[in-house]
Amino acid sequence: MTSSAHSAEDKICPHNARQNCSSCRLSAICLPLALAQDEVVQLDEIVQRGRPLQTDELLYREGDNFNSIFAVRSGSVKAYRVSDKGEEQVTGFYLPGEILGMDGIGQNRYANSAQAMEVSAICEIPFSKIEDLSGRLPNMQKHFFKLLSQEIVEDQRHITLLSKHSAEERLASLLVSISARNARRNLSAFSFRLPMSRTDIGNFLGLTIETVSRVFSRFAKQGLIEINKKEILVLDIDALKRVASLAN
Amino acid sequence: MTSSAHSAEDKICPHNARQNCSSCRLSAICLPLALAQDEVVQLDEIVQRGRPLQTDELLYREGDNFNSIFAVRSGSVKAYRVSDKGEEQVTGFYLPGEILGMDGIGQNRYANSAQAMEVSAICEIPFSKIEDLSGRLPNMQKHFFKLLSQEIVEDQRHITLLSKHSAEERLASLLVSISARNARRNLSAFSFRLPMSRTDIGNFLGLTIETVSRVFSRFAKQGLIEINKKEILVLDIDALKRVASLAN
DNA sequence: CGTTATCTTGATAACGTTCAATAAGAGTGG
DNA sequence: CCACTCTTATTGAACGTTATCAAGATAACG
Repeated sequence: MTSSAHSAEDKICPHNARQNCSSCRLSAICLPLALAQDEVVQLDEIVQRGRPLQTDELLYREGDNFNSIFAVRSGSVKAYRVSDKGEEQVTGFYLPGEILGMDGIGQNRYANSAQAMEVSAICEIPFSKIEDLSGRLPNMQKHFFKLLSQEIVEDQRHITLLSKHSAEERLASLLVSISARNARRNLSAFSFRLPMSRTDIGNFLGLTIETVSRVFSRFAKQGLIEINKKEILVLDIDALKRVASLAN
Repeated sequence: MTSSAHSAEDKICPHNARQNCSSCRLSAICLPLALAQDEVVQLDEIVQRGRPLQTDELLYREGDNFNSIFAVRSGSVKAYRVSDKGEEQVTGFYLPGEILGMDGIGQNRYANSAQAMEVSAICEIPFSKIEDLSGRLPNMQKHFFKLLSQEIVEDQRHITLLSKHSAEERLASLLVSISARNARRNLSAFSFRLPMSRTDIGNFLGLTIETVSRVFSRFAKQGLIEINKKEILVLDIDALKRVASLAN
């Protein structure tokens, strides 16, 4: 088995397009708790489920016309933007149940490119439909306001991380985050495979690949984790959290 | 006159509570272009205009119950959050016409504290009223989705700035940003007063106060700007933009 | 007019980058 | 199946940008 991170979802169907929100095991993460049963059905009708994305395939490009937001059903996606300086900046990693593309609403163009880091199944939700639904269902409107707001808070957390925290704190913070997000999907919080490369991690954390590698080695030497390429075994989550200073 | 940045607004009324959105000269920035006249009136009815905030007075605290978002009518406000590490991070500066507090929607608590950097007049807009209005007026809903999304894009821009750009690039970028935001308010793009302290600038840009000071001096020596404490005279905006690498 | 805040400038040091070499896989073709 | 290349990751040494420490200078304020 190459990927422990998928086992739970894969039991049922890896990247199957035949799915609906009501039966999706990720709905607890993806959907508003406040949505009534019949509201979920209405949402379900507008969700499009295409063929899986292959590794490195682009879901959308920075500058593309914005039409839809996307939910990751399986696999994982990174978002990145290119500054005028030509520097690429990874702005987020999206795991199953998480939603991306909302940065496109403001300018009617995506502000990021989104790329699959492995074979991934994606739900596409046309935004015009969301606007319609939100106009009719207050719970739906509330949910999307909240989603957008939470992304703001996430990004501000990340600003703090980049601005005020050391390389060790940043990396520990990422590991704790991924661990927690795995736990939320009922996967192991202590044994998982990082879907992203060292380059992507460094880019996301504002570090070079060399620093990422060194800090990983240091963590391993200190007995906090065991590393085997992308496979991570967390030996001391509390220590990791301490290093992260619960650095949010 | 202590502040050139205020002259245009102050002609009419500095921090007057007797105002409405239809006549407010900032509405072009603050309000959706798409709003019809009668829709503006409806918005106007829910906007609360309190007494002005004094310098350093808090508009809200991180963790406070979220009820309203706020628009700056005059003066300026900074937002900052405290990480678990105890580090304070300035997440944004808000100038007249700009809206803050939207980070509170997601968790029903503000994720930042907001503090006036000078005497400031603020419009308070109860969020529940916005939700009501948005349910009835599609333009209003669209506007707030856009506002939230734009804040996300702004924050991601800032992430890139912190992650990939040098001290000079960061500071040039801030100066260019403030210059542009002044121009949008029909104030001078080349002569203005920075409402924030060096400490706040450094904190916002992920730099120490000493580095901020040094870079300012370097810019002055290079003939890009003239500095007199907080008063800035931009001598070569194109050079500044070049230094910023249009670093967004 | 003295006291406190804030800002500027200099000297030193640290953290992370850069440059460089090596290692370990993954994929390909003979 | 092994040799080959190409990519990705690891490790070391030297350097550089920015932080830290420290001292003055300037402005703000009672």
